[in-house]
Amino acid sequence: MSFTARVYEIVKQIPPGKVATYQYVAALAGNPKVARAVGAAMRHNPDASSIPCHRVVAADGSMRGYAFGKGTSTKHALLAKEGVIVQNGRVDVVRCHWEGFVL
DNA sequence: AGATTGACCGTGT
DNA sequence: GACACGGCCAATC
Repeated sequence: MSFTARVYEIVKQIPPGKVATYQYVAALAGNPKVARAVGAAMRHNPDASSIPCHRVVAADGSMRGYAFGKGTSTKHALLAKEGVIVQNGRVDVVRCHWEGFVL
């Protein structure tokens, strides 16, 4: 089980209306410092149908990029549609941050 | 196997 | 508040 594989599995567990930071996903994957690797994995997203990479945002809730649609714009729209509170181009991390497998 | 890059993060100016 | 720099680790060339 490679690191990216774990990342995918974790991201797939993110429920609608919630978001997780790259750092958080990386932490669940095993290393909190490999947030960049998480982003790289999302970029080469092998299963866009199953992996909601749009629910993964930066630590401050801002969006860095998106490999589909119009980029961050599509990501923004998707998040807003899912019920995530998005304001000023940033998601409300305080309210919509996914707490992980434990609630 | 070695070097470079990156959908990052934190701190300093 | 915006911009610059460093570090960290995995992925890619």
